[in-house]
Amino acid sequence: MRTHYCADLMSVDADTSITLAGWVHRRRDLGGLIFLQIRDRSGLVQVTVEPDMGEVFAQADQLRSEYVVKVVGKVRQRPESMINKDMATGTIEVVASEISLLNKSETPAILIDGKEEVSEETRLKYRYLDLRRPEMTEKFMFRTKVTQALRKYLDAKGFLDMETPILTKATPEGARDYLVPSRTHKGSFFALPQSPQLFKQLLMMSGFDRYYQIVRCFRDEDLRADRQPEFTQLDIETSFLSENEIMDLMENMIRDLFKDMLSVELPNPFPRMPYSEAMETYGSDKPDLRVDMPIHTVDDLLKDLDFKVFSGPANDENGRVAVINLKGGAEKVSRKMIDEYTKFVGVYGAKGLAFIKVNDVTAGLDGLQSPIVKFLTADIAQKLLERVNAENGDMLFFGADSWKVVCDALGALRLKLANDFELLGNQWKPLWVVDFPMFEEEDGQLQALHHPFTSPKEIDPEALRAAPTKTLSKAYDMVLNGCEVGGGSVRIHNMELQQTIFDILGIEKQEAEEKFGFLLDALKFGCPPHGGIAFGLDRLVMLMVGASSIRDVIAFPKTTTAACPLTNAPSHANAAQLAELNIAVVAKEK
RNA sequence: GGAGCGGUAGUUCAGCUGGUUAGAAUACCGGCCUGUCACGCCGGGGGUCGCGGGUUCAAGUCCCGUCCGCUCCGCCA
Repeated sequence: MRTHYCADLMSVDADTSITLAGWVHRRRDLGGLIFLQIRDRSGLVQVTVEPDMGEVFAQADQLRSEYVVKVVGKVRQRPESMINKDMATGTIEVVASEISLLNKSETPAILIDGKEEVSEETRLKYRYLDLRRPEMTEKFMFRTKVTQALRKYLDAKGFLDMETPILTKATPEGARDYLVPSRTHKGSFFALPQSPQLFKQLLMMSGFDRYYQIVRCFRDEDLRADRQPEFTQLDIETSFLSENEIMDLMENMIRDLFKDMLSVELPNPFPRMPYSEAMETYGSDKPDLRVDMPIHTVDDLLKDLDFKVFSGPANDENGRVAVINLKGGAEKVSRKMIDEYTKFVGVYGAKGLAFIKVNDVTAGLDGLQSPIVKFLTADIAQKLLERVNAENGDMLFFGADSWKVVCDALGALRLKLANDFELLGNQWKPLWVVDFPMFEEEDGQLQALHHPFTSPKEIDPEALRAAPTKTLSKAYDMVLNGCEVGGGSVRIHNMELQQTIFDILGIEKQEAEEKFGFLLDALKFGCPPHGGIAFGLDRLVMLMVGASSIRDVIAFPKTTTAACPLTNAPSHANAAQLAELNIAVVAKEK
């Protein structure tokens, strides 16, 4: 039985007898002594095996890197002369009195002493070895503490931890579902939940007025550094609370978490920003407030220029001309970098990237350096410089296109500039984004921006129908350093209102009945007002440990093609399995 | 669906405008070393250059296709 971790030994008195179990990290035989570095999940410790152990080492010739051993021995201070002053470690060692070989080992396929960076491909294939690396082990010990802290907070507030089905029903809209064929109902499929959304709402109807669950969710969409097909949510729902009460409760939880885990004091309260301002000023619905580089709209200044690239979008109702100001950028940004940034914004649909180097703000047009200066007048230039607070040495970048392209391009560019010129620093900038539109138009059809169960601020059906696109919703997103860590809303608890929303979304009565008849039914039986939120636990932990990918905080993640290099999942089903499920595979992929 | 970068020894990489038998480091194996901690020294084994096709007297290198990994766009209520 385990009695000590390596790390524990630092605080153990000399001559204390201990038992250790772990891997032989390195072995060295010298002068009749055998030196083993033993590693467990907490760290490394050196074990010295003295010559008088004699026969124990009949088997020790088998001891090599990565063998699993158990050591009984005593802790002792290492001789002063033996301690390498350059290293923080190595002040104690264990003198073995007994050592047993618990298991032998192949040579590990990858180095796990952290000396060399191993490709992620190899790390994922041998994930069990990768996870032995202290760097990885620490992340998962941290993740455990995060979930403990969150549970502790919610438990103290009277939340119940309840489970919901994994084999459940496909809901339309939103992401693509992962489907599971039913054997007992041939031709029918379960869907894995994209979130427990409807179940947690039903729990509110059951009177469990405070629910939470740390729950796996599944979405069959393409992956990103911060997106996996299966991921973990901290899912929360409450009854009888207003948006403000929910947001207060939740930001308080996150504040406590950061204080306890990282000794970081987050602002109280978190700033709140309307969606419209987020888009206008940051070009994003998840603004990174660490970057103080707002997007300035300049439509009004450039309307009458004899330069169609600017005047076109400036006069177009759906167009936008805007500027960001990279402070002190005139000298730092080379011609080559401008080409790179032009290419960069091209990804977001921008057809070019106009710029102005501000050499001398007092010199009128002569103080500006840019291919587009010739289109400006001194008066317009003056107003422009004032609008963006330009000073000598600044660099202005322009976006002129449709409203969406300008937001996307400049929104992304300001983050890239901040990254390239290291303007981010070590800061934590949370906020709530609120006042989302209820609907967005896509190909002439209205879609729910959040989801169709989100309550609008306008709850009068007539007024809603009259101006759906003007309606705001009671939704809120928690954003931290430009990353959406949580999102939720107050839900609809009234059947008539829910029906109205389905109508506006063009969901037919019959379809609604089929897809979520159970919800509509439930709404008849005295549904309490309710609302909640879901946090992306992986993302939150990723941010807190400073990982650059969500994969680093998931023990067994998927690759970009949604495969697992370790198990080779997904794999083909055999003919018998398929026959039993009444499924035929049509296109046989290689 | 699209764009970019990558795939060479167990691992991390180098390999130029195509030209002898494809290299280094590390790991591994053998030997030496009486306190090692990235130990050191001597020796050794190890390659389908992702895969398929093409161009060429000649391809790791050029071209086409394809698969895999990563980043991004689309997608992600």
